Amino acid sequence: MTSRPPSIVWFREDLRLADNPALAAAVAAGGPVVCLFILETGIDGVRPLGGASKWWLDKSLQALAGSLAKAGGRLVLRNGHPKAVLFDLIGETGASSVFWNRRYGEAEKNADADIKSALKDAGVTAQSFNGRLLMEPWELKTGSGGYYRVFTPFWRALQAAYAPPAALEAPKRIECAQIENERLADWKLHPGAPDWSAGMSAAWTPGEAGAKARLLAFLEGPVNQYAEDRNRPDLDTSSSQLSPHLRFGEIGPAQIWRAVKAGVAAGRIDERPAHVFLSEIAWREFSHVLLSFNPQLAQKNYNPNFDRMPWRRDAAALTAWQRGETGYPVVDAGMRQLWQTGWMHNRVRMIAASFLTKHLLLPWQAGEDWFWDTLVDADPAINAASWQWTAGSGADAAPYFRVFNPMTQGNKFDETGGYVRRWCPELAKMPDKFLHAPFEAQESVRSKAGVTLGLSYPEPIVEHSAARQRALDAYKQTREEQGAA
DNA sequence: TTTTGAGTTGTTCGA
DNA sequence: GTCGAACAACTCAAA
Repeated sequence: MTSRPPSIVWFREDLRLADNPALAAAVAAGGPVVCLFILETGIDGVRPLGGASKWWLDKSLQALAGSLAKAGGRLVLRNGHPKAVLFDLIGETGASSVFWNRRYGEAEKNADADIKSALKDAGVTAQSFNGRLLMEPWELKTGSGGYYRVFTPFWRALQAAYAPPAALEAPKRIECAQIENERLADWKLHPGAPDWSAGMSAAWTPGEAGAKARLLAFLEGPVNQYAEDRNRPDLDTSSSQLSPHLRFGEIGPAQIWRAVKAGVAAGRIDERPAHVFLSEIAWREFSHVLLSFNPQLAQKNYNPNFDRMPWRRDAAALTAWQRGETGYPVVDAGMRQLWQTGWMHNRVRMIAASFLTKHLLLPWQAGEDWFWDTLVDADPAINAASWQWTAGSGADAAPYFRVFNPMTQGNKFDETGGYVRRWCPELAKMPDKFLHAPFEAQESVRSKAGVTLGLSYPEPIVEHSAARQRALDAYKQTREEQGAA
């Protein structure tokens, strides 16, 4: 009997065993499997993970190591430049092949291409797969051969073209080689003193099992309310909350797609909410297309007209926004939810982002940066595309005059007030009528609710209609200068 | 090549 | 309170 050489599976943004094409290929190769995660250093242009993402990665790697151990395998941890790490490991183990699932950032793509060709030159098989998207960004093209720049046609084309491949089961047994390992704790991904992660631990279960449980719970019932409730931040089940799991690949979009379609086929899930929910998955895909063809999406205006936008610089206003002290309850509630749990309801993200870019007239990059650091689901494609969309500089741009009114939005989408009361408890006793605009209440109403503006809760840092007008003028002026230029 | 229809998420004002 | 109009013009996708 001949023993086959080991294969290396390089885990990156695909921290799961089920439906993982790279892992399946390595197992199918027949020899021992070296399951590797690299804490990467030394690649130019790779953006370091934010704090919240590091926290998540730490827990997700623990979970992955646990499931591998259950299958008789082992997660190998190494840090360094991935090319050096891979060649070291090939030397140690005699591996003859390396498998991974693709990623789509510019620096990462270039690094992977370089590594692939170096491996091939060295006589090592290197094969990459799609484990992260429904379709590769370059697969869906418009009639004239370009990539889609508008969501709706993209979504139509995706529905017409996409059929999920057969699901890949998680390997039951993974034969693995014994090799030296680094300790995850030494990577210090978990925050040190102060440890700010208690709210996150309470809110999340990182890892493949947590992802699966979240999906099943959502498809069990809440999904049928999705079309009506998805804009309700006061309801815990109004969204799937799968975003961080998707971000780290603890679940893949194809698994979600299959599960939703199966639910519809079995009559458990209604067509309409299923369609609306999957369209959100498609937005994720669309963001990846945009990033793939616009590597600078997180830095540069997609629409160059916005290079003329007269953004302000105002460190105090930025800090107030970050801390949830703008004096506009729905904005502050969102920013505090973000700080405490690493996540914010999508509707509130739009309101908070609109407030930063329009009311405060601060550059969208400042908000993108903050979200990158504080969101557990911070995704290079989605975060950048969404911020640009809100600012108006993105693909499929919003009309410049769309400025969210934080009071109207609060009354409309947090109609019970449950969201603001939860995250801004100092306002809990304000009557519904003034909950989203405490500054409009009479002094006596506030004092009865125990609210003193400027003391227990901030005065509004800008006056809504003046700030709105300032933003409209700035946007209009930007366009006119463009026309005249 | 030209034309046509359409485009996630809103607000305000005045009748 | 409700409703329609105005707030712009441009780019994209496809026929």
